[in-house]
Amino acid sequence: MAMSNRQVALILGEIGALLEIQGENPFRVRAYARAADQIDRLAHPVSTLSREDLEAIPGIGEAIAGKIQEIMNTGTCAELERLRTATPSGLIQLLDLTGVGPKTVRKLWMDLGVDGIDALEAAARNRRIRALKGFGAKKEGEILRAIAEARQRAGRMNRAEAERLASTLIAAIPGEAWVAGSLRRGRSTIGDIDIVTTAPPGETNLALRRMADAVIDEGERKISVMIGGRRADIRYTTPGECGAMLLYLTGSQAFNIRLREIAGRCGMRLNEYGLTVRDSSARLVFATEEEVFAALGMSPVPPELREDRGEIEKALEGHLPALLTREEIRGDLHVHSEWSDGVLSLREIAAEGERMGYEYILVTDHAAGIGIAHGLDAERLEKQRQEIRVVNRTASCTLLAGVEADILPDGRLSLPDAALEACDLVIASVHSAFRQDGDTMTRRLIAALENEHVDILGHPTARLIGHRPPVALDIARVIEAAAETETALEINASPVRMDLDDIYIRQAKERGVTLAIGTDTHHRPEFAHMRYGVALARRGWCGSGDLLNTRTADTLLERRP
DNA sequence: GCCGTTTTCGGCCCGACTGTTTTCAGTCG
Repeated sequence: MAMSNRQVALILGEIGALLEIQGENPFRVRAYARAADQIDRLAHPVSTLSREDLEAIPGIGEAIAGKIQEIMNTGTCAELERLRTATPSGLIQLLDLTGVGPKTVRKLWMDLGVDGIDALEAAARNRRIRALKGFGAKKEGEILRAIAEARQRAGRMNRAEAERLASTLIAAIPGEAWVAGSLRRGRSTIGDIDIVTTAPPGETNLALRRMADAVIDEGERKISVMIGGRRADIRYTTPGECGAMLLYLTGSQAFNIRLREIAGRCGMRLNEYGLTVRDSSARLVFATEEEVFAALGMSPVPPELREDRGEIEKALEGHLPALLTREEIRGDLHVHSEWSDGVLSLREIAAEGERMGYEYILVTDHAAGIGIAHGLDAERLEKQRQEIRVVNRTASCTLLAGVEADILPDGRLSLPDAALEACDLVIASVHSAFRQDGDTMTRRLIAALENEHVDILGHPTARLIGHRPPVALDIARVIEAAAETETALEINASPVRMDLDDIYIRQAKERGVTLAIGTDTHHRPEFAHMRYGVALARRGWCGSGDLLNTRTADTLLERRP
């Protein structure tokens, strides 16, 4: 079995971390971290790439391409084995401690023989760290706190959690404040909360200090706090300089680095306060991000695209794609009613669709099959269709009669073809046997795609953020099958699913596959999750033409033979 | 280690804050 991209990325990351602890050239360290990141986000299995393909990836050159091939062939590489012999492996996790970096780890290891987190804790408790040159009692306390924090650290937040936390913070800030960071970029999961504000620093620091569990650092220009086990960074700015600050704090980091390089090539220096002309030291400030982009000779890059995945080149050429907008969405393509495991009646769903400004909603209750409560068999599906016709007589938002059928472990569906054929549109999804090996799961999904009655593959990887990992899958083969069978792939907008991931959405779009946003609503407030799906589609570079949701109901129904 | 319409060698984004310092190194985003 070939190594997965994730496995190769982890090894490259380990080499980078060990080099860093060894005190290697920081740029060499960064090269490994960047290469690991690139491999991790490839849509194709790295095992299918030639030497040439590898070296064509930005940030991967001759040396690292060679190491990747060595890793693919042997499961490791000579450089890694050399580093592992020279460096205790327990040191790597010390790098994850807040306030502990490579220089600190190296000193603790060389001077105190610390080889892991337990040894570090013992050294701190025995007050041996404060004796080191350049260290003190405060640093020792900081390390103990960092160890405690790391042991109870939660994973990344889903978007709904992150939005709630951001709202709490913004409500406490005495002035105007805006969300930045990965939350603003529309990412599926959020590590920390970033906020830009024009509120007065002194007063705001006091307010945030009161509500925070701990203050990481605090000054006239920023405050960083821990709240509910999460980190929040707040940066202060003025209305006149807000553009550069919002740009900086929105990131991504890779995007910022590229932008600053571009400024450098124009003879300018870009920071979070504005642009400085190198020769004259003249300072330019910007009230909006658009003005910063204009000064750099670029089209404004939407936050969802700011990942250094080709958008910068497009913006310099003035050829950024027109991205999907919420206003272009005509309907929700995945909603459950009280007929299966939802709570809303069909009439309530139609009313909610009207309130959302939708032309239609695709009702997709679970089909009877594996143990989902109240799944519909062919007979109840027919009864539901009759009731949908009744509701549609008076509703301005049309209900489409769909179903969410299970893809059984062998790739067959949980409803007979005749029952599927009677539906307006059919979603097919995996709800069982999540642990099949990659090849079996891939063939299972492709079998479902090849069923002529299936219109949409629901939540393709079946992941639940924080609860269940994505199924093993050769996503490139699934995308290829979706293209060949002209089946849509779902963008599931539930904040715990966010499935597909943005890189695969983009891969699918580029292969000509249509995407379908569904909220997977079971309760009324979940209709609002559509915005997460739109953000995800935008992160996948989708325009209105790439989505089923932007088509009229009549056009959708034409998909049926 | 990567990379190049100013370079195949010499750069590699830029600034805030803290702790242990008498001017700065380390960490972080």
